[in-house]
Amino acid sequence: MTTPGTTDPVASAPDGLPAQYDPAGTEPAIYERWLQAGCFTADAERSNRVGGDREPFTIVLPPPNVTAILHVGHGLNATVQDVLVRWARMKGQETLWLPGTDHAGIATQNIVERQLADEGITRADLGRDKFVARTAEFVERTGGTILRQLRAMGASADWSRTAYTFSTELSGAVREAFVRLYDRGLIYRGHRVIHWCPRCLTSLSDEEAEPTETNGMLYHISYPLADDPSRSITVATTRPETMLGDVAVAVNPGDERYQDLIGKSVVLPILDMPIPVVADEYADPAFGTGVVKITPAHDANDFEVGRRHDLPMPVVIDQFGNMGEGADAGGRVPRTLQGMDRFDARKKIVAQLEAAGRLVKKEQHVHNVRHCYRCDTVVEPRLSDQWFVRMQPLAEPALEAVRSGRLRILPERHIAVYENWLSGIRDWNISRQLWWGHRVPVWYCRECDPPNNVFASREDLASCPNCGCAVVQDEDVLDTWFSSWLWPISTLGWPNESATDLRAFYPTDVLVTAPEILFFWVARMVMAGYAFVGEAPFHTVYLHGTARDTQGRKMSKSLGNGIDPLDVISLYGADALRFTLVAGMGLGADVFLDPADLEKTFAPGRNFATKLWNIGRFLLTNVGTEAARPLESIAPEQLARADSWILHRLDVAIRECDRALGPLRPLRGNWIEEELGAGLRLNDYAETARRFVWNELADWYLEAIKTRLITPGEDQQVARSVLVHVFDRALRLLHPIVPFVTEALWQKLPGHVDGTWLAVTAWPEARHDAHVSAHVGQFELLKDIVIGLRQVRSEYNVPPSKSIEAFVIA
RNA sequence: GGGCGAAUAGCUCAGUUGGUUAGAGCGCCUGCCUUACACGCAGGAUGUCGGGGGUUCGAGUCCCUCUUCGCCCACCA
Repeated sequence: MTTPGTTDPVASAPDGLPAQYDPAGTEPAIYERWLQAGCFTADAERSNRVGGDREPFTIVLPPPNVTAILHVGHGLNATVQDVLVRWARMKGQETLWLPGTDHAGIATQNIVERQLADEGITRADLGRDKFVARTAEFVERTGGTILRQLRAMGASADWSRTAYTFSTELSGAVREAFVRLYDRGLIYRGHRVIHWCPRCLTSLSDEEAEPTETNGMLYHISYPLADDPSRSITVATTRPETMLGDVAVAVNPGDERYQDLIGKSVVLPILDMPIPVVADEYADPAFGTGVVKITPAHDANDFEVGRRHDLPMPVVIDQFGNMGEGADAGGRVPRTLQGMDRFDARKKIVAQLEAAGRLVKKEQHVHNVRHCYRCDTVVEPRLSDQWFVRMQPLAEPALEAVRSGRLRILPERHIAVYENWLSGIRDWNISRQLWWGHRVPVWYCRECDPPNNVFASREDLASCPNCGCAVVQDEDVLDTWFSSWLWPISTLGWPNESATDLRAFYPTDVLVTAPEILFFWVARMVMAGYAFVGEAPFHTVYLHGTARDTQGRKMSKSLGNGIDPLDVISLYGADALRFTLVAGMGLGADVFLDPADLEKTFAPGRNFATKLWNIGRFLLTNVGTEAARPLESIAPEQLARADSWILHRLDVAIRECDRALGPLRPLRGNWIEEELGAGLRLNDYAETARRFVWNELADWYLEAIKTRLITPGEDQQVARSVLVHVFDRALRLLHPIVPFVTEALWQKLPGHVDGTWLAVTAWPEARHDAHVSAHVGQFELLKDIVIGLRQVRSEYNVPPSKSIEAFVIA
């Protein structure tokens, strides 16, 4: 017998199992063996799409950001995928789970900048090249840790294909995508109001600027008429400081109250500057006074109004969020305000208005203020030059994919959200004023005249293709999601369209992720799939819930309420972690975990792994290590009632597990109505398998055959045969959820062949219907009688030690 | 302002097309260290399925309405 700590789970001819399962001493060794055996390495040649003999099944791992090590939320994500992948593998699919990491542009840059700040320096001190080198170093470390964590969780990913969004290969894909879209006229340089983070000093996409409901003030300010100071009109604003950039006030063209004012001028308070009254549909007569001030450089809507009326667009807030003379400001920012923080300036301007008698009133006002999704700073709408992707043409096929059933999203309620976003889609700002990321592959010639001085190029340009003069590359980098949206194609070899992996494994099958990146990532991947390869990247999107603490708060590093998967693994094992997560997770439902009580939280998984272990011990001590007779060699009439019953229950369990997991893919290309919501009920699958093993196999069958197992003779062999068969199938059924303990036990099953692995063994089939006989009903009856007896015993306080004489039914 | 979702045992949640005594885990109570397992075994308690109305032979399950939470989207300054 081996002792804990030195357990070799794969040792041949063991004479028993340690009394206590030791996951920490067992799991790493098993994982190592799987790797050595190449269990997780996909063979592209075997995909039937390139002439092989198997259906491919592919999942690409949503690449974790390299900013931090994983928390239990990632564990949830990885577990779901690993369950599906292991299941598919056992079902004989050529299975590829492609792992990797994301360079996470803005997020990573922020972290490294913070590190630098601790050292008292800034990125400017370091310079671009050194800063990028330093960040790459940081990423190297964190990325490695993340991949180790995934392995500890048992992730059966194909590490030989590990990808990274900022690798040379994937950077090539990014350039290719950019240039193709540019050539198709779908990428353009735009001068418009974008979301600007004054902390990160970069623009953000609409999705990266998160609206937060805020209690603010609505200030009503009166602007006197230029030609009749006795009259005035009142505008309402939540941001008085932007009035320095006002170039007009707008009224609705149909608003009778202001017909006579259209075309006249009003005087902008503080600056004492005349600005026109324009008529524009944007002004809503029903809101406030029906008059709206127009600040084109600091409000996206005002920008549109400004464009329609050909108004100037003075920028009065600088990149740091301070009041300042930007483009076209023309002396609009008074000296006393210059350089002042925008919120301080707001107070000061309000005070000035009050003093001048221009502040009519102020009232509480709840409105949405957008914050940077990486540093939470209030975002400043700001006029600037950025690169955009024209999204509408890309969105069409992505919408059609869902409508036609090519793509399904689970839970189905997210479909409406997806469609809604895509049908109202706005252009995507993809340039970031950062250093960490893919540099915009555009070069400018100083000599040539616009528009012939701009070149998007796959290769670095040294000189102007037109005149041969020196060129300079755009300083900006691309939004990190511009590399992520290519993930399913770039990791498989695109843009090399003849890449074996791409042909063998694309389109992939299921995408597993959290709903919060449905727009950031999922929808855009669908668009990229169609735009670059002409096919959706997957047929199923599975959106799982969020890991929360007992107060319902999302687990996060900043709140300090996270759970490190490695802590759970070292205490109770990866299986305990996985089982608990899977069992506790309804489709799309959040999972609640208590970081303060890991033992209680993960007890379901730990207890179940232990139960399995003990069944294994029972089996080994009672059956020994000699191979049992194959079940096929047992004649049906040799089976006892209990045998028939457990074989029947096994079939039921297999069928229920299959149904809970659902079809691997749509049976006929597209999903049909009846298939749309089918499958991926991992908790149902876990519960069914648990019930079978615990409440049927252990509680009844094992108890029923104890005597037969120790009574030499023909019937002993039958019981052994059935027991070994059923436990073998139970281990197969459970392997995707609890891979380690099932593999450890399977390796010791009587008759196990050295060098074979449960991880790549066939998924069980329900095929013992022949055994469904009168036996099954008889055993059920027996069960009921036993339960009844126990109830009576308990009711009348009959001690367990007292037996009932000569009560024989069987 | 639109859209969506959720309210079921003390807690976290299952309950697919409406059909026999509403389930699981954890917790709780009682009795058991019965040589696989006390991370266990046996037995047990607990739900007017958010409120109200309706459809139906029959509703946790369908319809209406109200209440309370949550999420997403939106240019109402």
